[in-house]
Amino acid sequence: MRLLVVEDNAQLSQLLAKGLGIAGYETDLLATAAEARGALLTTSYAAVILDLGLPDGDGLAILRELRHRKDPTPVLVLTARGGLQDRVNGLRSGADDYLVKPFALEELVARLEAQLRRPGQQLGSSLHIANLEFDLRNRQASIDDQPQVLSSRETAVLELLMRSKGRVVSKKQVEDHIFGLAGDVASNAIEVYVHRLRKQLSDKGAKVQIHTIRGVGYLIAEEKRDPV
Amino acid sequence: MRLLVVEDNAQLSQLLAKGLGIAGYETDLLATAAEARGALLTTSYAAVILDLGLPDGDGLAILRELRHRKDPTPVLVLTARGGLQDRVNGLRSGADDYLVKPFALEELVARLEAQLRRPGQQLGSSLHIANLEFDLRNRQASIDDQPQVLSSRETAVLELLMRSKGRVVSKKQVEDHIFGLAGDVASNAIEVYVHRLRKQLSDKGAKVQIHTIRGVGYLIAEEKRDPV
DNA sequence: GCGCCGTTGTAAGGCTGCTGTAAGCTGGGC
DNA sequence: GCCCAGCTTACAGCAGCCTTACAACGGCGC
Repeated sequence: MRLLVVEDNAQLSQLLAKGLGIAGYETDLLATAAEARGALLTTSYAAVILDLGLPDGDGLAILRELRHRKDPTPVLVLTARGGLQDRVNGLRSGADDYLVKPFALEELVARLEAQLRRPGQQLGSSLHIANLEFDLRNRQASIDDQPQVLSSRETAVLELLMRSKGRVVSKKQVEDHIFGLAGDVASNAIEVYVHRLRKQLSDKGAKVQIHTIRGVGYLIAEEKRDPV
Repeated sequence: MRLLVVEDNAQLSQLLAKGLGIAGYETDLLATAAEARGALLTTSYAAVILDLGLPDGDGLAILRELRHRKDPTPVLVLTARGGLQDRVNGLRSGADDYLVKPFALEELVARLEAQLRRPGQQLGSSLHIANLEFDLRNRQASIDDQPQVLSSRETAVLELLMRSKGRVVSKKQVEDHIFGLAGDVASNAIEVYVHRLRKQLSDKGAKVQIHTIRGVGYLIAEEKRDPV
């Protein structure tokens, strides 16, 4: 899962990146409103952690723009503005949660995960398709209850596909999920990862198929043999 | 929108009911864990406001049961237990938000509405005919809850037919829907797409028929076998 | 420091399956 | 019977995807 952290205090953002990393998230760090705007227009994140006091503009404005274009990405506002009106204001502007500095990293992660589990997904548990299981908390795939060894890229692709069970995932989304802002891929990298993941899954006996929908993306589903 | 408030302090729950009423919500007030359990099993609420310190049991247990049976109803925990571990604990148990008493009614409403605006439970965004489902948001067809792989043209035709459920769709409309303004089709392309879609649907076991109304267009409907 | 090995990103070429077209077929209506 | 709308099948073109190979990189043991 890739998160965007918009925070101009370098020390704090480093701390956040580290803490979130331990919790199992990749993060893109940005320090200005302008950068954040650009990133949010071109990249899709699992969630955004947004500071309001940015050097070149108000974080709330970014949030409002995001919601104005119906972007449902969860946004957790993180700020020193702790007054009641500030909190109400932030929430009314479309924030999903509002946390006042100083805060405990543990609470941030807990609140973040409360947001990430939103689309009906269960608590930090695991997702199943046929005999394939993916443990969201430990980012660990198992087949027939046998834990599998996958490279980190393979795991990342599988995680996204599993979280998007029943939906098609575009190549762009995979790219964002894996590379985030560092998204300089001058090649068919995604295709290669999918290929490697498919090979792993079929070698290990997973009764699961990653379908290609040409020009659209990928879809993971239970393996169906045509019952001729 | 109907909310459930579980709170044993009568004065506070009256206050909540009043405040939420002004904000435009109906509320059911319950004061015990036992009552809450029953209500949550039989009634579906837009959201639940849950106190933890109940006379006959722990609110967190109710929350865990709710999540255990995959009930996605937003739950906002409202309690005097304000410690960090309490908050983290509550959120990890499946709460969507955690508010510590004393609190401002205004913030409660703002946080509540942040939860209610979640897109998570938009069930109205998919159309059903027999065992065929079409998710408008993701443009994804499913048969018996199994996501189906369709080409983008097939999906486009199905989308239009499903959106026009109960009405006849003319060939011209299909053409416009697929090609837009660039509508240069010097062939029977539409007929071919419909044919391919019919084949897909019947191969995959959809209990649905695309009827032809000569000289008019197409109509999708539940499959009716002639009871000979 | 050095070699080993798995992972990662790139590149090139082959292949698949979608697409639109056309041609022949079917069946209803007159 | 005849006509015409729609059905079915076949096929070539092509973009998108798959597959394979390879070199660079980094971690690890020694």
